[in-house]
Amino acid sequence: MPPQTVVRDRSKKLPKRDRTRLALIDSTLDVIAQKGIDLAKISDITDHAGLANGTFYNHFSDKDEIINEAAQRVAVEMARQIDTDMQTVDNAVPRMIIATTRAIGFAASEATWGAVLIGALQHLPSVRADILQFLKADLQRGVDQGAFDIELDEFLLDQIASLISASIRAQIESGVDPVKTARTCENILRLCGFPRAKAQQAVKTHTPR
Amino acid sequence: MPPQTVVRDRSKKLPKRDRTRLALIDSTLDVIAQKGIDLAKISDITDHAGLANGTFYNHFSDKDEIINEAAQRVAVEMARQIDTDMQTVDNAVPRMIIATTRAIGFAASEATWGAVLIGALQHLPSVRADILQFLKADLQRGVDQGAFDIELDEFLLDQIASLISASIRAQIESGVDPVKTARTCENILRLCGFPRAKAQQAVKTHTPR
DNA sequence: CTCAAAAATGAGAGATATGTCAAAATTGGA
DNA sequence: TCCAATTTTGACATATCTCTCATTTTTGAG
Repeated sequence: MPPQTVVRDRSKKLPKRDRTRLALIDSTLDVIAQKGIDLAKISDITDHAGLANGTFYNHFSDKDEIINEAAQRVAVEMARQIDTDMQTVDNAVPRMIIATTRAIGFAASEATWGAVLIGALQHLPSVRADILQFLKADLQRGVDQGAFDIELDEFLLDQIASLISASIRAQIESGVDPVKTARTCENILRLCGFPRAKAQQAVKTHTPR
Repeated sequence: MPPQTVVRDRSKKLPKRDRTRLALIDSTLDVIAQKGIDLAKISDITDHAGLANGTFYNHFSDKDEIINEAAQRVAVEMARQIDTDMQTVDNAVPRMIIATTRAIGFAASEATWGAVLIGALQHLPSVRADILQFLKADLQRGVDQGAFDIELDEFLLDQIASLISASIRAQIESGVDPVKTARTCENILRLCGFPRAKAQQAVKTHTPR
């Protein structure tokens, strides 16, 4: 099994239309990883996919449409993987640590995914909302369980999301580093009201693998 | 005195060359505030300044050059204003709170400046380094004074800077809000090892005005 | 295998941006 | 005021990208 299987799974023989559509989305992810969302051109996407320029318009009406779909797929796949890891975890503290560790690991391990997620968090409000909804749910769980003493609003979500984004960015640039991921988890717990030592202890205890 | 005087001060009669150069930089700040760094076109800058397209090239070789200069000027002016406020403050804790409050206030009060600073922190490494150097100095002071129990490295700077950026972004979007600024300061102090209550107390005590 | 339907192709029209330059306009020191 | 030097101007050559569409190629069900 190859390490990345977000959209690239072509095992079942799909109709031509779907195969081409997925090839374009794959290509979009690669191009965004190379040049960033803003500089990605439609011709880059078709060239990299080995398709003609006009083919793009048989499947998408413009760049926004394909980028939204590509980002959405990555976000959904990430959420699915993380959810699987946490099915049996009820406590909000390990949930936050596992989810954060997995999300950073997911995004930083493949530049393709990290660039898209970072870009989506910044530029695609609908995808951003989809991602933050999971974060919000676990924070709410923490409040309900009495573990987090916080004012759970959009601003806190923004602040926590910015820590995660910065961590992903740093690890895309300088290479994956579990220490940075652990520090990010600690920082998030501190924003949730944990004192220094307790945050450190929780991360040490609950970090997966 | 108008509220904004970063580059717009034309009180002294300068040589024509300098006046035009500054007009272009002013215009650049406005255009970036309106369209963002990526979408800002050279023709937008000259149009908004009421100058001909060709004039741009008498003063700058390309967009990168003028954007770097514009961002650098905003950053320097912000640093100057903040430094003035803190000349007599020796303790690192109030310095951090004052600097953060002033920086967010500066950036969020004028969309023109905030957009440029956010863009620079993301896209212009040299300007980013100039800005973070001040942050680093005050953190180091806190370490030396025994106030901050931290590992002062690039990653911590990244994390703190991301909190400030997110706060500016939120306040540009939803309007200036001193509560958000105070919460940002508290969050930064928490990353510096302060427990919840102590951070809250410090911000309440030291927030200027 | 056949063939009608579906999909891909790529040349080109249109839009937009960058950078150049000879000519026109302005500046400011004497 | 005068005028040489400086600066501005804006049309244009060049480049790049988006989106269209008549034509060619491929697909896959029967």
